[in-house]
Amino acid sequence: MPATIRDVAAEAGVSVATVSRVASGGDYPIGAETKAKVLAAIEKLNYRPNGIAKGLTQRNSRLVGVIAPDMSNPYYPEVTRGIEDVAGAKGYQVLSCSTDRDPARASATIDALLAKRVAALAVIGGGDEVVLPDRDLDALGTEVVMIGRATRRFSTVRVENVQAGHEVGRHLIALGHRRIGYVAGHPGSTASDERLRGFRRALKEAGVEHRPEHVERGGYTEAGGYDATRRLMHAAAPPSAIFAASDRMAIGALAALRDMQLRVPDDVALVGFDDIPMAEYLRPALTTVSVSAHRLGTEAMRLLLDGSGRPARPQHLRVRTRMVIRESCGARRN
Amino acid sequence: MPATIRDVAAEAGVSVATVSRVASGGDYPIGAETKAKVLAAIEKLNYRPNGIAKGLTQRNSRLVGVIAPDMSNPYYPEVTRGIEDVAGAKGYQVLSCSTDRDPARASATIDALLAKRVAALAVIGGGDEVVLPDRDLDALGTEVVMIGRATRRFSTVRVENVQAGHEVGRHLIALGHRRIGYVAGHPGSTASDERLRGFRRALKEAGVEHRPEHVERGGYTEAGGYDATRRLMHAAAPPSAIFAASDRMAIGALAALRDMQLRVPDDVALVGFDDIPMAEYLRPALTTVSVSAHRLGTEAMRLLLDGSGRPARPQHLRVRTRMVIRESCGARRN
DNA sequence: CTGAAAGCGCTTACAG
DNA sequence: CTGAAAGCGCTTACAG
Repeated sequence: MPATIRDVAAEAGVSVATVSRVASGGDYPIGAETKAKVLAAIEKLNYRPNGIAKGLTQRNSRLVGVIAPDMSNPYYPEVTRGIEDVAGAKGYQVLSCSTDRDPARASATIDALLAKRVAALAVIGGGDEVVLPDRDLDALGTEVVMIGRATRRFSTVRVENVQAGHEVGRHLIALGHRRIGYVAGHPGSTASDERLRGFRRALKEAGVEHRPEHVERGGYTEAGGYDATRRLMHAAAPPSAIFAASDRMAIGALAALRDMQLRVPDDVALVGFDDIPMAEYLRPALTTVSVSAHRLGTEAMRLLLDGSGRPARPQHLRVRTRMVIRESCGARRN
Repeated sequence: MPATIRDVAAEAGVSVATVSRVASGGDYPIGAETKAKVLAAIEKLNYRPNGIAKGLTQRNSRLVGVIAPDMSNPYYPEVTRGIEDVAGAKGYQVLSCSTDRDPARASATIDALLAKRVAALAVIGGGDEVVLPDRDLDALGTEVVMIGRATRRFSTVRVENVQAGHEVGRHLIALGHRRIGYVAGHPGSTASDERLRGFRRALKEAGVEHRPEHVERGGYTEAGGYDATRRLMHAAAPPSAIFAASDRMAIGALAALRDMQLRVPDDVALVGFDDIPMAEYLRPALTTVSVSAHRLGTEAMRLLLDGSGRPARPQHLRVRTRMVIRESCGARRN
């Protein structure tokens, strides 16, 4: 068992109050000699204050909870990494959990996190499996921020999806495309819906109608993107360009088009979303939309941990995206 | 502020001991009527026992710490996900941290984790930036497991890297290759070193010597794989096959070969490692070695949490790999 | 400058 | 079956 404050006090021949004061290192006045004795005892016993007990007395667990659909999908750990970076700098640590989009699991997780009295709680993802207890914020005992999901009740940090979708639409239209397929994400995904909305607005502005059969679900996986693309290309009037709501689905699309003997971008142009590290290393290199998942995390934590006390009202932030033109869209034909 | 046990006791008109007993739901005998009153009060006040306080009295934080180089590299979250799955099932939660391979950051993280009195600590990754305090295990106050790193002091869970490297070597040799380049990972990476060792053993057994200029560092990234491959192909006697220590580097290699007008597998055969989801969707589909990162995590946690008390001595587990033959190695030529 | 004491929110022998 | 009390390992007014 690790040494306790009492062990150190006994070793140094002082009271626990004194040990507490030197161990926590504030500017409380301590006699030089006393301090030396205590420090020596701390060193000797390798004393490390019990953070759990500290959290209890200070009524601050210094824990931030992160809840995401699935930490094995790279987007979520990257957001979490952003959270960790600012939380860590302020002496907080992150407790992260996956829900697998299962409401029962999500609710058990929320319970566990709330039981641990997390000082802040970040919910990542646009799904609706996570339901916070319907109590006023004060009774929850924690600050909440939603990343990528719309709500009035809590602060939110979101991607400029509509605008990004609009930009992709305009780009493809400018390249002469009129029939453009959309590979959507997970059912109920806010991000996918918003990207589609912006994309359609661009089409509408250009006076081109978007047919329902030009939208297929890909579920954010390579396999889903592959299948969706095949379905798209088997439509009565197959698209000349495809916009996939994620790079992973775009990779599936690339494979599907290759397998159908279709060249990218010559026969079909392709645009992804996320700008994952390997997007640049695909051949053709993938045109995509860059969004900093890490930044979503840092912004979210700043919202929660910056305030001295709870902010008067929920704040809502949007993080901008940047379209990255590479080869797969055909803009760089030469 | 959330309700405390005292609030519930007052509401129900019973002692806190009674509330504790019904709230924790054991089989301690409680009068039916009393129980009903307490349950009603819990419900009314939305009482949720404070897990921090509980941890303190029970001397078990029910927290497991996970420390990895960088949670934004997908391998680590996947291992962590495995840890989370078995930990969660036993009522534990995971506290995860990234070290960025920085010793100072690593040591601060260890301190913080130990201060939180994590019941178990998993260190992922073969780097050497993480140094546990040099005290006997008991003084550490936590169980430790290393994932992917060799040590006698703690339990370990590791991948059968040597054997996997050997298998890849044999496969490539059987396909007629004699000059095979190796794209190594991060400097000091045990995994990369072991894979190379097994690979070289296969070459040696076949009587072919492996030249030093046929090994290049790729640092586990696409960009590193790209550059390493270019260097490899500019050797005096360029290899006819390349074995990359990770799929991400293999993707970089694929791009480099394409950019050099070299066809895969016709001009150069390629094998990766990891079997990431998109390996199957590359064209040519990537031959690689499948290793379940998730499984590494579950095995590690089982080692820690299964035992009633500390195991007599550290245990050492190896997780098997499976070679997945696809197109990039040329075995499926037709 | 130092310490005794109360308290954070629980659990758990011990009595009754 | 129920409760008063001690204790988990700290912090922090309050006295001196």
